[in-house]
Amino acid sequence: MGEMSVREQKRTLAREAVLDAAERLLRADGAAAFSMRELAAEAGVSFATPFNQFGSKAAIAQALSARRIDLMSERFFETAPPGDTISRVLAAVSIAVAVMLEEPQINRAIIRSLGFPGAKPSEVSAQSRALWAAAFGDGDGIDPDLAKVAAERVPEQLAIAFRGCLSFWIADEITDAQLPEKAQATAITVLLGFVESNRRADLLRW
Amino acid sequence: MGEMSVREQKRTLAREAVLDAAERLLRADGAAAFSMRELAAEAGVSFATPFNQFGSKAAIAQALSARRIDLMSERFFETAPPGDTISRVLAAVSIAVAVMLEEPQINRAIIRSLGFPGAKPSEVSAQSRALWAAAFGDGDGIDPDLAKVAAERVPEQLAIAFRGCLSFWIADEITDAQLPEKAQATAITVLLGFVESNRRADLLRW
DNA sequence: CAAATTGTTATATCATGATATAATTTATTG
DNA sequence: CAATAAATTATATCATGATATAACAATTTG
Repeated sequence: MGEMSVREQKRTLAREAVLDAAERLLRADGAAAFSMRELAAEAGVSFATPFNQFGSKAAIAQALSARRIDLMSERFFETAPPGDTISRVLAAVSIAVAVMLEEPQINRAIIRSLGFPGAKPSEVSAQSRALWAAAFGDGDGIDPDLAKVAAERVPEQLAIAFRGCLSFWIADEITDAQLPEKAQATAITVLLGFVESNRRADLLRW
Repeated sequence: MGEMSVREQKRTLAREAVLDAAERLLRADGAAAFSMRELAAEAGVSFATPFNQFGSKAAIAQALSARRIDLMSERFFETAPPGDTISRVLAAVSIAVAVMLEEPQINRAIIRSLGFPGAKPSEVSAQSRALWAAAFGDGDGIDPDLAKVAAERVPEQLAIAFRGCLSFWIADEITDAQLPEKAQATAITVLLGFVESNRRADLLRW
């Protein structure tokens, strides 16, 4: 990781500077949008440079999205939520939702860009699955008979369910106020099928 | 329904003609995209007309998306899948996936547009929930203790889960070949938490 | 240090989505 | 049928994303 030439270091810094400028612009006007001309000016580079660095506007938005998922993961591991799988997953949901709602308009714009072609699809997806796999952990609280199936399926199902919520959220079909409950409800629905039978009633009471 | 002035009828026909032209163009080139200038030419109207009729390119794409969900519902009610809630839901998943995969490139483009602002958010969402509610039906096969909760939650959870799958699909993180199994797996995950206990083993074997 | 590679700037160009305006055609209403 | 209302056309304009090219600056390599 430390093996970077001066050129690579500068390139990395320049890319970070562009992303920082993009976030500043997204924050600035209420529209949560920026033009590439504004971006170049804000970053103090030529109009062509962001294209050279990222290839497209969509790729820039995807890089911003990767930053957001990084933030979720960081917070999850910092918090190191106590308890079993259920509480860890619900904690991860809270963290993920909180990150999204800290700057709703900006994050809507960022998540929206995920559906777009132009960049490598794998990175963001893997990043996100890793978070849910960490929340699942060793699966304590899961029905022992289903331990294997659950470990295989639950992290991916959580990723899909959360993405579904975000998808409705960016379409304004779920409001900011509704997102916490909706996201929690989908996570609980996923867990409900795999949890120890004596925990099911608890889950439904949530 | 029959109370339409000539003007309204013509307007409706013109809108349909524009949407047909859009589908034709999406089918035509491999890119699954169209410019508003192409669209106007293909529909045989002026460049400004589609804007007057729909307001924006995104609104046109959303109208196309509404057509697709209509198609899913039509096929579901035509098929009138026999059996209990489980088999109806799995049938609805098959139908929905089949519709999407009949013209994957086009439908990816159409679904992509759903995340966008500019039109009424409610219509597509309600349309989609109605399909899943129909598939849930009276909830036969659902654990009687959970009947009420299930009727409240399952249709919405199915809608969210399916949307999550589509969201990964349009981002090329789920391939066409994987979509059927992934969509089925998410639906099964949702059902697993609410189904009669003697059906759970069956569900997991799927 | 000199040569080669690479990134950036400056600039010009293109296709496009969106909007505005006046003129024309079409439908409704009395 | 005439007058009014409304949608469509034709046209011009603007901001924007994207691309290409030549000139310039910096880093790397030998």
